[in-house]
Formats: sequence, structure tokens, C-alpha cells
Amino acid sequence: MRDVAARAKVSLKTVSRVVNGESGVSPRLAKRVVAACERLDYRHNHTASTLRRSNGRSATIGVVLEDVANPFSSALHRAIEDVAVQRGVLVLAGSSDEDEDRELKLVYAFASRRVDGLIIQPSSHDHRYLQTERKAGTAIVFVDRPPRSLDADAVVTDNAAGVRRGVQHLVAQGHRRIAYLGDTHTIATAAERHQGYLEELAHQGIEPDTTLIRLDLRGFEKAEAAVTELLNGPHPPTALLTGQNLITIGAFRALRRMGLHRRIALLGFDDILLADLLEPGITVIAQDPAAIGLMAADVLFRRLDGDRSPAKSFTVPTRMIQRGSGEIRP
Amino acid sequence: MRDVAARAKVSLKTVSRVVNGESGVSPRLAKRVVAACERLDYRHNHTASTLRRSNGRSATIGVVLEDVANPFSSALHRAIEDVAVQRGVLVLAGSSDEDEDRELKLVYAFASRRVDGLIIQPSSHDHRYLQTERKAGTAIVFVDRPPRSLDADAVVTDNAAGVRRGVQHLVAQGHRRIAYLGDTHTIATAAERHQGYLEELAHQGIEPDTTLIRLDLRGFEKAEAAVTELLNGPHPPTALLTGQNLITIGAFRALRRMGLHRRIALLGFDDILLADLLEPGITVIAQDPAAIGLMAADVLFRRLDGDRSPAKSFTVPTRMIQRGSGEIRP
DNA sequence: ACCGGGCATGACAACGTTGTCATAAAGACA
DNA sequence: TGTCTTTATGACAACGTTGTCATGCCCGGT
Repeated sequence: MRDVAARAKVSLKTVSRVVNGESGVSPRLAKRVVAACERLDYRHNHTASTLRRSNGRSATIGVVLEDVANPFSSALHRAIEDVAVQRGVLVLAGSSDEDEDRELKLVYAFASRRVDGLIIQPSSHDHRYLQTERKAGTAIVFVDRPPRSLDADAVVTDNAAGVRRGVQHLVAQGHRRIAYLGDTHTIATAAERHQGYLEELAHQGIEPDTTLIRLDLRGFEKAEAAVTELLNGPHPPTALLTGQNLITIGAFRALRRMGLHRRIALLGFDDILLADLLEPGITVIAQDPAAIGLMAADVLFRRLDGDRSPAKSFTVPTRMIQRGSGEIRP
Repeated sequence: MRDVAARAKVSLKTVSRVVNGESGVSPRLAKRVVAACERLDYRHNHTASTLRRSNGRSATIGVVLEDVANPFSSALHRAIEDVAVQRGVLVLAGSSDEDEDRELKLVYAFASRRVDGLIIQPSSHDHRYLQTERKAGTAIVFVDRPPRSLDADAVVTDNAAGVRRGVQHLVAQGHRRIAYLGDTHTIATAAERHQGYLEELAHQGIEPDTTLIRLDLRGFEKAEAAVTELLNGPHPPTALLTGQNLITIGAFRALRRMGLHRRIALLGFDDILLADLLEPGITVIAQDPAAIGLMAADVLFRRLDGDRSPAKSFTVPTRMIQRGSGEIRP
């Protein structure tokens, strides 16, 4: 910048004014400055500018996802990015891998870069550590799962309602023995889905059979094994409700291997790419990660624009997509 | 930091020393400083530190992907992140959507944040604009596609060899009429794949039939239409070789709709999630985005560690995964 | 007791910018 | 013509750090 100023024979401040598009610079000087910038390949140093500027905004936000390569997380990421680019804001992204410690380290790394806001798909079970960041003025929004022990905005899927809708659908097809296969129950979303299942069974007047409930299934292998065991048992279910992507895939694998994929109903929570090309197509309760990400980013930027209203939790509805597997009758 | 220094009754410099873990601070003072940091919730300002430090490294890299939510790109992203975290480096990610202008804007936005390095999955057809950044000391590595008009490191899939392998496989099954369905031919990878197809046909002594070649198919609808048309034509192919993910899906859809999925062979370039659960499973030439991302990040950090050797292009091999659709005989 | 060397500590400037304020030049008005 | 206002420009300090160098202290050797 000093070099540019020298070449254009103006002061540093005038260069700053031109670079920032401030008014009140004569066209003659502005032209000279622009020419010098181009000649010297000058690139504005946004970080130094942030340091000095009064609002201190870095025009960068940090996003902590479960895994940037996971379809759900990356759809969130993309939706957030789309809102951010409109404001010239860049996105730092990181994967927590469902690990509290990695989440913490990412947040601190983001904080030390002075991000303006954080969007967190949380793994941690206690978010009090974020109070400091918030006091420092960082906007914080949770996605997919609510915060714990921290009063902050959140945008989540209506898990219980979605699962209840799924149970209803299976009951409407005539099923009474509906198995539930769920993820690690310490994950908030998994707990809500399990809860929704129990509630709707009760609402339908069906006594829950604990032998039909399998929780803490991480990865499709465990799900596949659990389904195999269930169907080989003395009182097998006539329908399977799976609480997560990989579990749905594991269940489908098991059904296929046993040749039962046209006899046992399967209804999965969360959509799967290509689910419509399988035989039968897999009926799912689809979440809407794009809508969640968009809304989260909107809330974040509203906070950055000065919204001081009490923290709020937004619920995004699910959508049932019938493709065949959920319409199999007992 | 000033407040911390005041509370610990030491100079700014001593706080700096403690925060950066420099040696030569008496344990007594160090303890006081740490206590003051905790009491005041002090967070180190990494950006200010970068501004002053001699190496000027921001410990941040920028990654330009086609789309952070696309499975291939996000696998790259994740692999890069895994290498970066080991060095305490954060990743800024953005989507170019195959648009030159967005690529450029992202690169400039990253550059103004003074990233140490850039990893680019390019959309642009002329990368001379990056010369300035490189002169400024930014390390640059291209992934998936080679740079144009710029001498820079690149890590790419061996597209031609992969497709040739696929053609070989189909010929070995007895096919002679092998259709090729490709993406927009201005995309470097698409061109290489098309080229590989032609080369291997020649090598096998098969005269290419131009009616069996369909290029510039963007999105699965176009692919589905093209396949339908081919198979309804006077001299239909006995095998389909598809040059990209969505084209493979479109082709599979068409085959299924026409009831030909067990009669016409299908071999796709690039793996598809759940391809093994389809009927028949789809045989593919799989790329290895994790390996590409890992290698690209390795090369980038080697450059940042001072490697000044001439720019090099690395080629990552493909792997054929036989699942049934490619083993159908004519 | 004196000197030299090593070690802990701090004062100060600088990194690349922008906010604040002063100043010079130009135009408006009586 | 002289004074007042407006406008363009620049000098300087400051943002939160760290590199450089100076200072003062303690210790061991003579």
C-alpha cells in the first residue's frame, strides 16, 4: 500500500479511501491510484484492515460440522455458504467427527481467527464453554441438534413429529409389529426419534415390544447384524423403522441378503441418494438440510446485524417420500 | 493482552512469550500470566499475530471446490482437512459451481485474507491470474483437473487409463458396440475420458461408430434421454460406458425404464454411493478422491515448507469395481 | 571485591491498515 | 476584496501482536 501511494504520489490514506470505495476522492487521483494498484499487483490485506476497522468484523464465519464429507453435513455447509457469499463472507469449515474435543479445538481455532459467527452441528454435551465467545460478540447458531446448558439459537429438524408420521404410515398399512433401530442414544436427535416412535405407538394403542427395539447401532454393519437377528427371532417384526441413514442401508442389506426385501416393510429416517433406484425404492422421512442451513445462516446474520431478541429454536418439518418399501403390507 | 499484562504485573512481551510457549520465562511469572489469561478469558488474536510475525503465515489455506456438497468434492475437502489439522491449519472452503467468475472471486477473497496456500479444483480455462498470488508466496496446487497456462503442481485422476481399462473389460466380455456418454467436453477430465475411449477402441481394432458417441450431457435427464434414443435406434449398442456420475445414473434409469438393465452392459466412470445395492450392482471405474486430496495437501505443505523444485503433476490411478452391470455379455 | 557472562524481563517499534483530526485549496457570498 | 463554508487531502495514532535490542540481576571465577 505504501508502494502504491508512492507511485500514485498520494498519501496512504487516499489509497485506503480508493480501495474501500469511499467518496470524496477526486477522479484524477482515484484514477492514478487504481493504475498504481494494478501496476504493482496490489492486494488489499483484509486481515490488517479488520484489525484497525472500528467494527472489527473479519467477514468470516466458522462452521463446525460432524463431517464435511457426510451428505447431510455438506448440504448444510453449502446452504450456509450460499447465504454467506451474498454478504461477501467466507466460511471456515471443520469436522468434529462426533468428538467433543475436536469440536472444542475447532471452535477455539476459529475464535482465535476472530470469526464473526459460528454455526455448530454439536457433538459436545455441554456448551458453557461458548459463553466467553458470545460475550466477546461472536454470534452462535446451532444446527441439527440443540445446545446444552447454553441459551442460543438453534435450527433443528422436527425429529419426533417425523418419526410419528412414519409410524402412522406403517400402522395405516396394517403393521402392528414395527421394529425400531436407532443410533447412539446420547445423540440428541437419536433420542428424539426414539421418543417419537414410543409416543406414536402409545397414541395408536400399540403396546411397545422391547424385543423390537434396538438402539446404539453405529454404522451399517451393526444395523445389518441387528436386523438379521430380529428377523431370525421367534416373533419377527413385519416392518422396520430405521432412525438414521447408515442404519437404513444396513437394514436394506440384511433384507436383501435374506430375500425379505419385498415382504418386510422398511421406512428410513433421512433421505438416501439413489434410494429411488433400489428395488423396492426406499420410503423415507426426508430431512431438509438445505432449508436448515439456509435458516441457520439467516439467523446468524440477523444476529450480526444487531438482533438482540431472546434466543429462539426453529423447527424444520420433514417430508415423507413414498417409494415402495414403506408401502409393503404385512 | 494489555489487561492480562496489567493483572499479572508483567510486560506485554512476557505475556506474548507465555502465550506462544517460548522458553526463558520464570515459572513464577508464567503461572501468574496463565492465571490472568484464564481469569480474563483472554483469547489469543491469531490474525494480529500473523500481521506482526516474521513468517507472516496465517495458518489458513483456501480450497476452491466445484461444490462443497458434491460427494467427490467433499471427499477431497475432508482429506485436505485431515492433513491440515495435523499442522494446526484451518481450511476456508468455497464452491465455484463450474463458473470461472466465482472461482476468481473466491481466490481473490482468499488472497485478501492472506491464506498460506490454495488448493483449486479448477473451473477456469486460464490460470494466469494466479501468477500474482504465487509471486506473493502463496502455494498453489490443482486437484482433479490440471491448470491452464500456469506452471503449477497438480494431482489428477488417470482418466484416460481408467476409461481404457473399462473399454478393455467390456471388450473382454465380448462387446464390440460400446456406446460412450460424456460430459461437457470443455471440461478437461471429460475430454481425457473421451480420448481414452477412442484410444482403446483403436487399440482393440474396433472402428468407432460416431452414432454411439454422445457428448455434452449435463445432468442425468439429458443422459437418460440420450440412452433412450440410442437404444431405440436402428443399431443399438450392447454396452454403455458413461463418463460421469450423473450420466451413469441417467443411463441406469433409462435401462430400468426400458427393462434392459439385465441385457445391456453398463460401466460407469466414478463410483456411486449404494451402487452395490442396485440390481444389478453397477460396475464402475472408481476414482479415489481421498487419495487425491491427501496427496494435494501433502504437496501444498511441502511447498510451504520450502520445496522449490519444478512444478509436478501427480496421477492417481483408478480402480475397477465389478458389481454385475459391467459383466453382462452381449 | 571486581569482572564477565548468562539469563530474565521490559521498552519500543513495526506489521498493514483505517479513524480522527488538521490543513490547504477552492468556491460562495456580501 | 475579504471572510466563511465546503471539499479534498494528508499526518498521525492506533488496532493486537511480536522482533529487536537494552537493561538489570545473579552467579561463578579470580
